[in-house]
Amino acid sequence: MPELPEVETVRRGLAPVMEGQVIAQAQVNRRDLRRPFPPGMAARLTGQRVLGLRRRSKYILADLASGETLLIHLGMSGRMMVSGDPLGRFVHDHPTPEKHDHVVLDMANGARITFSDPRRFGAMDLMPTPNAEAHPLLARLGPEPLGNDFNEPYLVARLKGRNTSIKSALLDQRILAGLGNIYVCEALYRARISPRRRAGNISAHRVAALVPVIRAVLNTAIEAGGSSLRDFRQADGELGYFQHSFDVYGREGMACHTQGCTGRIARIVQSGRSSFYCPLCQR
DNA sequence: ACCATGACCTGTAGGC
DNA sequence: TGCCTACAGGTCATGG
Repeated sequence: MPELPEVETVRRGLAPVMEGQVIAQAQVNRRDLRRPFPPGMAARLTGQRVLGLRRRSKYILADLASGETLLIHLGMSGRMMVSGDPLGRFVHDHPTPEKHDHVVLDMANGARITFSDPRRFGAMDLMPTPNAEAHPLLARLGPEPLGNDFNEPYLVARLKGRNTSIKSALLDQRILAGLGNIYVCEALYRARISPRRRAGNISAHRVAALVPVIRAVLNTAIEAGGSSLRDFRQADGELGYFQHSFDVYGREGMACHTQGCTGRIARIVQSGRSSFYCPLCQR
């Protein structure tokens, strides 16, 4: 499910009910997802004050007063749902627990955060806060697309000599951390670059032009509350609405949005994932 | 080092 | 209704 804009949307939804608040009770309903939960996770969360919620790539990091940081990844189908907020921002009563509700955090302020993930590709882990960036899941991530370390010279240098497609290269989290299938497709459309092009075979000025395009797509999607296709909900249960702004993703066979272009959006499979693009105006 | 592929899971939609 | 296949926002281990 969630790429950077969706994860950032969830983080922003959780912040008002979690930051500065105490986890009165943590309930962990199974010992693992794809990877095991850390030993004693419920006990290590219970009673802890949440100092702040950060995001790194598609990971949410909750810094705890104990000196540990809770790492959360939503995988493909993960959700963090808030219910029962006493301030009334979140209208829902606590929902009936469901089959795939794996972790429930009851905050001292009355809010409940339920982590559900049917496919179980998500993850949670705990590590000492000072070593958070060294966590195996974070250590090899590339720069944040919205940060200063991601810039034109960097991307040109990283793609130079690469024989793989630009689509695969932009999905590689070691090059750039946070894009997924939707936003790579959308960014390549806006940059008029075919997803089939070899990454190392695109002129430097076209690669450089991708940098502001990627930033713009992500920022616009964050402002829209992310994209809701099947599973994604904001933490308050609302839908994101960036899916209405897609130019190519999921639009196979439909007309290209570019003025004067008569093309229809095509779908091809690259490294096992669907790529959507206009064969006429993306080169 | 690089690159492609399968594996990990469940749910849903569509064809017959 | 039921069975089968394809497909889904992500990552990781494994091979060539």
